[in-house]
Amino acid sequence: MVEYDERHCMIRDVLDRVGDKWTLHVIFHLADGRKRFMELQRQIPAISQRMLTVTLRGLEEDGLVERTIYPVVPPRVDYELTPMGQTLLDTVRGLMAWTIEHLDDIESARAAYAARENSLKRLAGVD
Amino acid sequence: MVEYDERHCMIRDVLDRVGDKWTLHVIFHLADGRKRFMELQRQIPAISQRMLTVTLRGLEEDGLVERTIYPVVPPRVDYELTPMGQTLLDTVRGLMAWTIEHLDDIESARAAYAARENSLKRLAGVD
DNA sequence: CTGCATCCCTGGAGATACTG
DNA sequence: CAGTATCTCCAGGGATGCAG
Repeated sequence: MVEYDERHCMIRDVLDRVGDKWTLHVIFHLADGRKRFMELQRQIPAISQRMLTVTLRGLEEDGLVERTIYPVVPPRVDYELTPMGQTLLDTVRGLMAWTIEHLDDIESARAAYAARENSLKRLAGVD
Repeated sequence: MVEYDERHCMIRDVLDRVGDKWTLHVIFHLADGRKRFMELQRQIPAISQRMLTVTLRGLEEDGLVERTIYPVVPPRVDYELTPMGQTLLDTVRGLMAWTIEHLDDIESARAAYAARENSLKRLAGVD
């Protein structure tokens, strides 16, 4: 059994990897198989070349993605999920399912919160 | 069924909530029941007063945490997970399980990566 | 005790230009 | 095509002080 606070450090470790801006995008786009750099960039239009590189390096470093370099010209590099990357994908799908299921609830909670805030502000303003 | 790119936006939405520095700490510490502000701050030593407030507000706004104010002096405020917050906790436990299960793999992958990097650097240096 | 406002600083990330 | 280097900008978050 692992200690309480230690567990939190660990989950932060993974969140630092998975919770950044682009990692999940890349992982989801690698879900349907090996792709090369340009393909990924085309399929994630908002990502910059730099951030795609950085993100892929991070995933490679953690053993979640494997990088294959073909010694050809022009250069060609393929990326694909490792088995461990696959298991992460499966796990994250749980989070995705939760998201889809509760998106409306969250939205209405936010609306309700904003409404409450506004009525409080109005009271203060009249005062 | 939801569209592909739309799904990614949604999961980013939740990750923006869940993936920040403190949210999961707070959620996990609220797992064992309703607590007041000071209790949480004591149990998460590294968090600042400001960030605890900010984090709790965010969770409240999304309907994941409920805030109860007692009109007493000195002030007393309790926080507890809503039912939706509970379901999120359950889901995140999956991610935590994955983390625990693969922590060693990740660590050795990082070590292997660093080793490869170093040998490359050495080659370049000798060159 | 709880919470807000202010200042400040660092790291994440975009834009751009250059290399093999 | 794939990757690196540099500059820059801004939001996240820490420290501190004040208020109800």
